[in-house]
Amino acid sequence: MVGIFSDRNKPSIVPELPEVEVVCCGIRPFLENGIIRGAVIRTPRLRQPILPILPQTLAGRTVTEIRRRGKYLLLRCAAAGEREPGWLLIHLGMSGSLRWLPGRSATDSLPGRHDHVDLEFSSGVLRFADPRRFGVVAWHAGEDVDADPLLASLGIEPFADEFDGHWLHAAFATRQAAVKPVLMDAHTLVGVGNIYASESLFRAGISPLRPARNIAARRCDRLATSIRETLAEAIEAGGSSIRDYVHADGGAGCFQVNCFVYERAGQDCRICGHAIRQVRQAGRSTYYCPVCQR
DNA sequence: CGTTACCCCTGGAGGC
DNA sequence: TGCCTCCAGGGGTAAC
Repeated sequence: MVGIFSDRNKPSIVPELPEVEVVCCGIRPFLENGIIRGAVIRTPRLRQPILPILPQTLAGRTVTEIRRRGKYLLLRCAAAGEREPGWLLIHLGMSGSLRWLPGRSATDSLPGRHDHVDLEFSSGVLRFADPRRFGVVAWHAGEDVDADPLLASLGIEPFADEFDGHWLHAAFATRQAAVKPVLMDAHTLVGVGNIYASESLFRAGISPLRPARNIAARRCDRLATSIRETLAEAIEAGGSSIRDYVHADGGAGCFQVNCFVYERAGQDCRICGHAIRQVRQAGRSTYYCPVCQR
């Protein structure tokens, strides 16, 4: 079995952009140009209901493209018969995972309690599991998937050419809220969740409590760089863990094994030794070093 | 319009 | 041991 996340446990890290990117690359070799024979929906309601029409909608289509937008995985499903092309949208929520089960039928591997969706190909089955059911599996009819209501209002990709310190500085200009919840706002910038928001701010030396509009241009440059570096390192680490997993069949490790601040409340800052603080912002835990971050 | 509280859900941890 | 409570969080929505 080839797992994207270890099959017997949930990912220890909530899927953010790096995790989704790695899953995207991980499933591409198995799915690209594959023909969907059928689909099995066991849990009709995740974050939103999966339409019961989905199996019939998908059967017979060919997966021609697999890409990521924010934390959504997008599978382009070519037209079959009279029907127009469409896209399958998958969001892993905070506990979702995808596994590739080589073999001819989903019934070859009995589904567990949290295995909600199977996509059956001639060479194997793509299985979606999500214990906490914050995930999404949805269908977008037609070619223009970026116009889908789930995607239309998403913000800029952190690896887009236009994303840099200048872009951040301009986006922050109207935001008087603390920078950390602004960073996590997917309508502004996608892919940066609770873990990488705290880590990026630490690396940039910026306090998560500082109002976004009060961050000088030079520090926005540093923040944009930190965001990209943090995400890129996690993608690289994730890619490594997937390769190890495929070869060794061990558990896929967490991508951020050496967080500077996340979940390190009370522990010594790795740079200055001061105790890491934990506070609550917009209902989420924030971790930071009061000495290194200003 | 910007910002925040709340809700969805389950499993794991800690208290008693 | 077992039960209860709390906590984790992406993102949509309602409320302020």
